[in-house]
Amino acid sequence: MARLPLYYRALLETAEREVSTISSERLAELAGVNAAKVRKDLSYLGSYGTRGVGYDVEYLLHEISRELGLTRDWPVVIVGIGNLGRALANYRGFGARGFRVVALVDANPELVGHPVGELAIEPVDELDRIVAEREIAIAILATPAVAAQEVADRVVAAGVTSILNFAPAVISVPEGVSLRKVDLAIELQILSFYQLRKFSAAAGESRPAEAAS
Amino acid sequence: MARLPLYYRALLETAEREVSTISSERLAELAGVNAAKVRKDLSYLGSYGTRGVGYDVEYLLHEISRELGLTRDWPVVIVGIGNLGRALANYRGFGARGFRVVALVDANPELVGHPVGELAIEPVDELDRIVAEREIAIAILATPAVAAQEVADRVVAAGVTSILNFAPAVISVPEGVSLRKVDLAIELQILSFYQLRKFSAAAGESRPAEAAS
DNA sequence: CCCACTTAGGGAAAACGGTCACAAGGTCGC
DNA sequence: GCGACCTTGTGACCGTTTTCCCTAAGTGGG
Repeated sequence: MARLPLYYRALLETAEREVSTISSERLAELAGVNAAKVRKDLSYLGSYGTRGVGYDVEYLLHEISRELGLTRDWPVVIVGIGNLGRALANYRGFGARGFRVVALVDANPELVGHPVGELAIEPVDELDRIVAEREIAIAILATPAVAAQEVADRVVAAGVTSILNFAPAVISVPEGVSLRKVDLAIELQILSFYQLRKFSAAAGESRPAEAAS
Repeated sequence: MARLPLYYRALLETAEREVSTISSERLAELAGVNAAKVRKDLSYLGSYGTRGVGYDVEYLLHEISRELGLTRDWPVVIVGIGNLGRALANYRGFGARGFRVVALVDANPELVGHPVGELAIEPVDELDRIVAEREIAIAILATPAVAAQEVADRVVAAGVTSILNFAPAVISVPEGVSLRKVDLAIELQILSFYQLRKFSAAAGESRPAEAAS
């Protein structure tokens, strides 16, 4: 379930405040969702809360981190070290949750060898070897759109079974490989869409584009 | 509809290949969705395809860009110029679609005045004035989690009605303000979740964590 | 001009996700 | 030990989204 990480973060914050028990209602508030949904999600985990009391924060944290695989160490490769790739490489949020960036790869020969944080950029030719040797199961793609499919094919062939795609392109992967995509431009376009509708609603117009101008 | 930007991009690529007409099936393939869904979405737009032929690429592009508000110029402010904020500021993908980054704001006094691309970083104290004067309706938040809610409150008070939140925190906004969030760590955790289930399925185990180790 | 073929449109059913409401279980004060 | 109170777990409902499938409309070849 895609909401588990949200609960996880909320629970982490709660644990820091040394609160030992939490109700589904409070947790729902922290995660920004409905209380019934929280209970449904957690019950699906088989996880046990105590009626009349709530959930034990520590225990629930442990259960969720186990379910999410956060107890394990996941080596990650980032392919495409442009603006975004570099930012991702430097992003501290990953390491804390068991995601360890162990390789940075780029197709540009001029970038190879260049250090980013504690790693040096490696050539894309060696992608197969890198993935295999370091037992990488998760790849982050931050390449240009045109290169995304080819890189995806290569990392999958080398053994990667989960891909997080930041390239603005639809890529296809074989059955059994997980794929998630984050597209910055699309997010903004969705906001723009609603923004426009706000204007048209306010102006009482039926033609949004007109209303917005 | 959140799929419109996907169609838009697919149509752009198609237009570049100088194809003048496209079937719902082909478009569905390019966008990675179901053909019936494409037709439903487009018919909801009131947009006209021609039976037996397909959709006129140019016309459809025009209709969608109008619907998405891409014909308009949207000034955008980025708040929080850390790794991610800087990458977003340099990201070329925005400008092309009518999103123009017109201000970079950070709370760190040492960063103020520092140039990033063609803009200089401005102090967070002036956020209200900046948003009002430049008629900014869309804000991108790339601050640390603890600052996110406060910044959100401020930009909303100043007149922003759409927020794209990259900070790993749940923030709440008043009715009428659109909010979308992108959380990198959460995306990875979701992948990790499925990754774990793959292992457990392969091993025929019922306890995923055990199977993965 | 007609017929075979292609493709959008849209009604109907199915699947999904979310919410509600309530019963069951547990705590705490007295 | 009992009753008032709280909170989980879950079955039923409801709205939305997705998918299926058939009809209508248009094209092109003979």
